[in-house]
Amino acid sequence: MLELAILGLLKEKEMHGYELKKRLAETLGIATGVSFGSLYPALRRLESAGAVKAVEAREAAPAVPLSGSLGGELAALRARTVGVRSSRGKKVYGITERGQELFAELLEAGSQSSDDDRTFNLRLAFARYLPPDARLGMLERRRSYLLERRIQLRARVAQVRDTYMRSLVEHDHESAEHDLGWIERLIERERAAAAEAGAADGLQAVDKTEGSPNPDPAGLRPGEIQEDSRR
Amino acid sequence: MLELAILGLLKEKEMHGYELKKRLAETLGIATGVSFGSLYPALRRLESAGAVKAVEAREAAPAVPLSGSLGGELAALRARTVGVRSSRGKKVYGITERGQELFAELLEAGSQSSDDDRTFNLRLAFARYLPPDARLGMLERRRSYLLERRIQLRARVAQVRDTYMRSLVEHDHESAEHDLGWIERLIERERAAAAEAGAADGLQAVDKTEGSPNPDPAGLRPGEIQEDSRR
DNA sequence: GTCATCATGTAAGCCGTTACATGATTGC
DNA sequence: GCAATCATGTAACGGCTTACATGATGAC
Repeated sequence: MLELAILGLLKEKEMHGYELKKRLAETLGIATGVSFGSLYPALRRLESAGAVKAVEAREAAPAVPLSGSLGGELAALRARTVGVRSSRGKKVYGITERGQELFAELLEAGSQSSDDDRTFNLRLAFARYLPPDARLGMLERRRSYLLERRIQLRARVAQVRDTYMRSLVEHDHESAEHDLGWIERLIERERAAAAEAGAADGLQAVDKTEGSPNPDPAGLRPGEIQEDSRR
Repeated sequence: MLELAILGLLKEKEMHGYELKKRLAETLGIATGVSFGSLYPALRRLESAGAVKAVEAREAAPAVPLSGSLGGELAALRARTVGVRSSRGKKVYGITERGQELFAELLEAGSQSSDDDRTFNLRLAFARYLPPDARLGMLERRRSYLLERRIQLRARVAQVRDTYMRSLVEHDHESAEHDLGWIERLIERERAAAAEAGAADGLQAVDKTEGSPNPDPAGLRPGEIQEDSRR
C-alpha cells in the first residue's frame, strides 16, 4: 500500500523523504497522511529490494559555495562522508527499473480486490498507468461493490431507530449513491475513450461498439484523456 | 475505539461475541467490520477491567432439554463446567456500572479530537448518550474541520493535472461539501432542540436564543429528537 | 544567537489482521 | 452422517503511530 504510493510518486519525480511525506498527505485519498516512522522504514525496504535508489542530489549549488564561514576541509570531508546527500542532508530517491516492475505488479495485483476505500482511491490515483481494460475492470468492480452496499444501507435505514444512528446511516446511503454516480460517469468516460481509440485504430466507423448506453457522455472533453502517459 | 463500540452496543442489549461482531460490522461507520482476533481479546480486556461481565445465558431452554442422544450425566457435567455459557457455548456479556462509566469517559474524551472520520462516525452513533452541549461542540468541531478540508481540496483541484487524480480530488471536494451540508443540518437540529427545551424549561418565549440564523429548520420533525434517551 | 522549519532516523508499542485450532447445532 | 453455520478462542505477524534523538539551514 504505502510502497505503491511511494513508487507512484517517485515515477513522476525524484524526491526525498520529507517531500514525499507532504505529497502523500495531500495527493492521495489518504487524508491522514503518513508518519516518518512509517515512511522511512518503507523507503529502506524499497531500497533493499532495489526498487528505489538514492540518486546524486542535483540541487543547483550556491554560486560561491563553501568559502566563508565553513572551512574548506570540513566541507570536503562532509561531501565525502555523506555520499549522495545534498547540502542539507537530503537523500533524494529515484525509482529503478525494478521499481517500475514492482509498481506495476502492486497496482494490478490489488485492482482485483478493491473492497477497501483507501485502496481503491490509491489505485484510481494511479489509474493512468493501468491498461484500459484493467482500468475498466477496476471501476466495474467498484461499481458492483457500491451497488451491494447501497442495498444494504437502504435496508438498514428502515431498521435503525435512534436519531443519530439513523442520520448516520442515511448519510452513508447518500454517500454511496453519490459515489455510484461518480463511478458510473468514470465508466462511461472509459467506454467512450475506448470506442474512440477503437474507431481511430480500425479506420472504420464503429457505431455501437459495446452496449454502451450513452453514445455521447457529457463529462468527456476530448483532449483530456491521454494526458500524461509518458513516464 | 473498539472498546467504545462494544460498550455502546452492550448498553442496548446483552450479547455474545459473535452477535457483537455482526452488529459492529453493520451498525457503525466501520464498514470493514472487526475480526474475531481483535474482538475476543477486547472483550477479555474489558472483562478484566470489570467493564463487562458474562451473564447468565437466558436462552429459553428447549422444552425437553437434554434427554435423548446426550447422556444426562454428561449434560450436567457440562452445565457445571461451562458456568455462564448457554447451550451452544455462547458467552453472553452485559455491561456493568464500571462499564457505563468507562463508556462515558471514552465517549467524551474523544469528542475533543475528532479529526478522524471513523472516530467521528462512531461517536456520532452514540451521540444520544452525550449531554447536548458536548454534542453540539462535537458537531461544530467537525464542521470547522470540514470547512478547512474543503478549502484545501479546492486549492488542490486547480493544481492536479492527471485526469484520474483530478477526478478523485474533485470527488473528494464534492464529498466534503456534502458532508458539510449534512453536519450543518444536524447542528441546526441541535440548536432547535435546545431552544425548544429551553422554552419549555423557562416557561418563557425565547425567540432568538443564540444567533441561530434559521428559526425554523427544515429537517426537524418534533417527535424525532428525544427518541430514546432512556438507558 | 535563537527559533522555526527542514530533514532523517530509531524504538516501543498499539491495534488489528490472517491463519490456525476447536467444537456445538441445525438442516438436509 | 455430513456440510454449513454458529461460536470461541490463540499465535504470529504486519503496519503504522508516538515519542525520542539528532542535526542542518534560514530568517530575524
